[in-house]
Amino acid sequence: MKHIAIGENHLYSKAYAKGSKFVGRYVIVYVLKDYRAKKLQSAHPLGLMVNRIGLTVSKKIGHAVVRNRVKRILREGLRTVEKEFSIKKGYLIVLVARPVCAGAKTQNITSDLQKAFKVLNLTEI
RNA sequence: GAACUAAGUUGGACGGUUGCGCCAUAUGUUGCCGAAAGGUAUUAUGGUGAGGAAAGUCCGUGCUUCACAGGGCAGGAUAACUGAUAACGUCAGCCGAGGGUGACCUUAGGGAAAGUGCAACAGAAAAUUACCGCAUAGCAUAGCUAUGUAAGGAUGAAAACGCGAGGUAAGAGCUCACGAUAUUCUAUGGUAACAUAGAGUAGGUGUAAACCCUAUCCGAAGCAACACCGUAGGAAAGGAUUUUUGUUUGCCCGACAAGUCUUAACUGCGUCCUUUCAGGUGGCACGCAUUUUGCGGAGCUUUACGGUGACGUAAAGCAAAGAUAGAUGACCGUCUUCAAUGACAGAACACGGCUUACAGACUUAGUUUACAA
RNA sequence: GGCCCGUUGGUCAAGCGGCUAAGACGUAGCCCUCUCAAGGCUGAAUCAUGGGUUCGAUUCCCGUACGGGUCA
Repeated sequence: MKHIAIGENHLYSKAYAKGSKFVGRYVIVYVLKDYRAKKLQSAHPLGLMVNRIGLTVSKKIGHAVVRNRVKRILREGLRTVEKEFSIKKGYLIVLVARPVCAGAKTQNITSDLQKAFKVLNLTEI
């Protein structure tokens, strides 16, 4: 499953301001209903609802190599979580990495994300 | 064995499962997004996918746009000599100076006798100087004045070459011997800087990473450059206001008959104000032409030759990162290893250098010293 | 990615190569007062960092670190 990245800065600030939020040990997750989801669905070739994903990895966490690694790990964590549970579509999801992420492992982050999605009621039964 | 010096290499390998970017081929859809230009898709196969510094952005180039008759001023950069190079502030060799017992290392290393400035404090004086001194003469006497002098004292980072003899009223490179320095000429060696020897001359402090002078070089800005396409009037945030629809009583306020109302919050639309933001493609990944293949690119590797060396010439072979919220991941196994989970670290138009960061391992050449033989 | 600028007590900062480095606010101590305030006196600086030039560097030159600005 490919992810569409959030490009616009205002969407991030909207998510921070209005989205529901879960604070984990490694990641902070913001979720907001995507009012453009229908448009994106029609744009999608298979007509699927898609979540838009934003990754925030600030310069505090480390230099470029570390930041890239954190982004990859976050993506990998999302993938594994999506395999295990089917997640509701049509949302903006922003993942903010905390400074602990620099030395984190994939398992830590996946477990964090699982908790987050359960708490935020994004998992479909 | 110990302590070092210089130069260089490497920066894990293989396999499995599961994912990502780009390219090619086949398949597949004429749909969706957008004002338009334009963008985008499924699956399969194959190929390919981050470093020695990709970093800092300190130099030099290509490339692009603007400017440009020619010359000058201003401004900036560089500074022994000879070479290498597309070019350089880089590199090589070599000379001088300094450091180290040594291998070797460091060195912005033109001009202070073109001019200007500065040299705190101390000291008489910081560049045509005289406080104490040392002499001579006069006054007439605990000394003072004038002249000469710069050996000695004292100050300082720095005080007019060192030392001995002659010389003198006292002294002084004033003269001489020996020595040091600067500079000119000659000879020898070297392409040259320069070195060595001889002869002459000089004693005019330091500072040019102070202004400056001399010689040489430099038009300016940068891929967010620039070229082409498109030209709607957009997007977001905050505030105000009007009207209206719906949702929720979890929190807050009020009312009562206690589950309803009012209010509030959230949300959508319209209008006004303020602020912020601004489209796409190429450039851009080896290129061009093409049937093979050829040509081009300061491209890479190996070999041969030339050169002390930087490097050059020739031949053969190899060529494929090219993203744009930004691809190389994750999880395992085996092997080498003290250790690889664990060094520094992520291409963004490209190249040549410099600088800085760097775990561990390895190679080559060499020095000093101790012990043993 | 490119191009620029800065760094001086806790904060804002001045500083013509010659220091014991101005000043303001704050702060610590002391004095004054019955007490507080105001006032007075005193203290606290690796001049970001490593080299170089110079007799001497906060100042001049080079490198590094950190911070900031800017581009369409």
